[in-house]
Formats: sequence, C-alpha cells, structure tokens
Amino acid sequence: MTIRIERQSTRIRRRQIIDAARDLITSTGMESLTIDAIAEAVGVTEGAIYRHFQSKREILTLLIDDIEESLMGTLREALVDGAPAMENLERILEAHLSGVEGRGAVSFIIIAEATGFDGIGLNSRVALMLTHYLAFLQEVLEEGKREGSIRPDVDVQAAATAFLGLVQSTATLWALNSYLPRLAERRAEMWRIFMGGVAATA
Amino acid sequence: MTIRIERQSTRIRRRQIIDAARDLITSTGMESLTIDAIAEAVGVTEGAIYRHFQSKREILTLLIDDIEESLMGTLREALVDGAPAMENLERILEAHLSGVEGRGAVSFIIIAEATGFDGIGLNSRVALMLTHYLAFLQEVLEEGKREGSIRPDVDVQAAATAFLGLVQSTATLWALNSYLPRLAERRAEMWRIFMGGVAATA
DNA sequence: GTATCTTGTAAGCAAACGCTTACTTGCATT
DNA sequence: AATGCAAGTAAGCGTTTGCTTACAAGATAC
Repeated sequence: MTIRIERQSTRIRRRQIIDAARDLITSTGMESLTIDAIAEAVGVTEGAIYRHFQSKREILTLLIDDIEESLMGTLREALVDGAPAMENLERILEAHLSGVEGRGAVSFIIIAEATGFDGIGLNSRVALMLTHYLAFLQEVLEEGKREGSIRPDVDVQAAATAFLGLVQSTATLWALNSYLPRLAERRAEMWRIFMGGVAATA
Repeated sequence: MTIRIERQSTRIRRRQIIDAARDLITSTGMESLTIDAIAEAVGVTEGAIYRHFQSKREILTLLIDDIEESLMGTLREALVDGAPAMENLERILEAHLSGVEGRGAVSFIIIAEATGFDGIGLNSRVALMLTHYLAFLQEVLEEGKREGSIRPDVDVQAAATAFLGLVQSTATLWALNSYLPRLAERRAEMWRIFMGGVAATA
C-alpha cells in the first residue's frame, strides 16, 4: 500500500490553503503562520503552494476576503426580514458567540491578529472590513430607531462600536483561556446590558 | 565634531528598551518587533541589547509586567475613595480612552497583539493580566451593587467583560484607522449605553 | 500512443532573525 | 596612572522564512 499523491485542481487547493491558514491563525497565532506549516496542513510540499498562489501576501489577502464574506454572511443569515431590530441584533450576537468552540468568534480572533499584518495595505484592508461590519450594524440600529425600540438620541456609531466590543472582548478571553465557562449565560447577560443601554423602554 | 557614544547604565537602558518595544508594537505591530529594530530605536547596536537582556523573551516578559503595572496603576489612580462606583467606572473609561493620541488605549492594542506571542507561557501571562484587570473591575461593580446604583441581578463577570469590550473595540478601531473622530463624544455615548445597561435607576 | 498542460516534489538561494563571540572603549576605584 | 569592570561595536553563526528552479509524473486531447 503505497502512499498516493492526490492531485487536486487549483480551485480546490486554493480553498484548502485558505482554510488551513485560518485554522493555523486561530490555533497558534499569526507568528506561526508559515508557508511550510500551511503546506503540511494541506498535505503537500511548500512548492505546491506556489502553484496556486503567487505569494503569502496573496494568501492573506484572499483570507481576509473570505473572512469578510463569511462575517457578512453570518450577519445576513441572522437577520430576519420584518422581525424587530432588537431581536435581529440579539440573533447576530448569538451567531457570533455560539457553538461549543466559539466558531463564530474565530473571525474576530483573526481581526485582532490582523492588526499586526506587516504588509502595507493589508492593515487598511482589515480596517475596511470592520467599516463594512459596523455599517451593517448601524443600519440595524437605525431600523430600531424607526421602530421606536431604540432611543432616538442613541449614537449608532458608538452603539455599533460597543456591540463590536462585546464580541471582541469575549473572543479575546476565549482565545487566551482556550475556553470560557458559562459562555451562553454570559452572552445573554451581556446582551441584557447592551439592550438596557440602548432600548427605549425598560 | 565626532559622534559620541552615549554610554548608559543597565537600569536606564532596560527602561529605554522596554519603552522602545512598546512603541514599536503599537506603531508597526508584533511582526516587526525585532531586536535590531529595538536597537535602532534606542540608538545602539544589536549586541548592546544583549548586555541588558538575556533574550527577546525576557524583554517581552518585562514588557508585559510593565503594561500590567501601568494598567493597574491607571485603575487605581482613576478610583476616588468614597466616590460612587458609577463615577469611578466612568473615570476609568475616561482614563483609558482619553488623550489626543489615545495614549491610555495603547495597553489594549498590545493585549490584542499579545494573542500572537509565540513563546509558551507568555500567552498565559497575558491571560493572567487580563484576569487581574477584570477582577478589579468586578470589585468596583460589586461596590456599585452594595450602593444600590447597580442592579443586584447584574452578572459582574459579564459586565466587566462588556466594559473591557468598550475599550478594546475603540482601541482596535483607533489602531487600524490611526485616529478616531469625535473620540470624546463616542466615549461619553458608550458610557451612557453601558451605564444604562447596568444602572438600577434610569 | 503520444504530446501537452497541470500538479507535484526535492533542493537550494537570499534575506532576516535571534543570538554569540572577540575585541574596544569609557568610567569608577584605588 | 594603573587596574578592572561595565557598556559598546563589528562580524558572523545557525536557523528559519519566503520564494525559485529543475525535474518527475498524473490528467487530458487528439
């Protein structure tokens, strides 16, 4: 039984490579994200990676695109058309912080790591992604104002930033402690705090 | 006029080196924090760094100690004995997010970067620092409960995490965009949201 | 079947990084 | 003034990293 070399098309490999890069960052951090480590994770040698990507920078760029896509996808999926804005927001928070492994929070770990992306331009790429993310939240918050469920004097930019903070701090603690006890309860309680801060009626 | 070599004592150099490391992380990220870069910032050669530190790891360890010290110092200074807990919390938030350059937020940038510290142990060192930080906040929150200014059913762990999130998300946005417009107003608004979420009376 | 393109490997290169070594020079003590 | 230590430099070491090159082999077309 010889070990077979599994040849794969570029399209499949590119996906495998990006997925491997994301997993490596979340498990061991940016600093250990090397082409060699990616290659090993995919099951090929270093050279093969360069059959499908021009540079490490290109991998990172595509990874950010991928993260933004899945992040905004999560937002869109959590949104129920016609439902009250507050319910939608709560669903978004739940989507980000749910799952035994905190799978939804992965993107935010990478965002934190991405602050240290060396290549010029990648940094601003991450900033752009966060802008898109916050813009989406602000829209939902504005909708809440129109409904009357959110106080009209609430600054949606500040509120969106605070919402992001809920996810970010939880993700950071999760990343540093490997796990968080009572995650679901903590999420519910944090939601209660945020809601109480912006809601029109207690 | 020849260029003079300025010899300095180890105590002064150690401080210069740690300060330089902090500045480099906040300005260009962990990935560009090299011994050579530190040496250049201090104004000496690489070898001189090793006169004062055994390893890069030792520099990072001392840097975390330094950050924790200044972080906890900021907390203690912001705290006014006998003042209402909510006022103290607001002062803490202000201390973290004040200053034209967001000097107080620097520590949180490094915390975010520190998620990627490679050396085993440094990661848990950062986790310990965050534990100390959160414990301090929780104490203030408990004090607020005793005063009656904070609802008794508020989970102080979740509330402390949410508070951390306010600082962290703001610091992240500041780091990625180099600056934040209307920082003071945003801070005031975020405080209003947090306060509204935990306060006993609106 | 053979030509061709694609995907893979093995080996290695240049640069960067952490760190060491051999040696110099400023400064305090006596 | 001589001595000894502390603080500096220049050069280079071993390793790692991103990336390239020369070549082998599976898939596809005709």
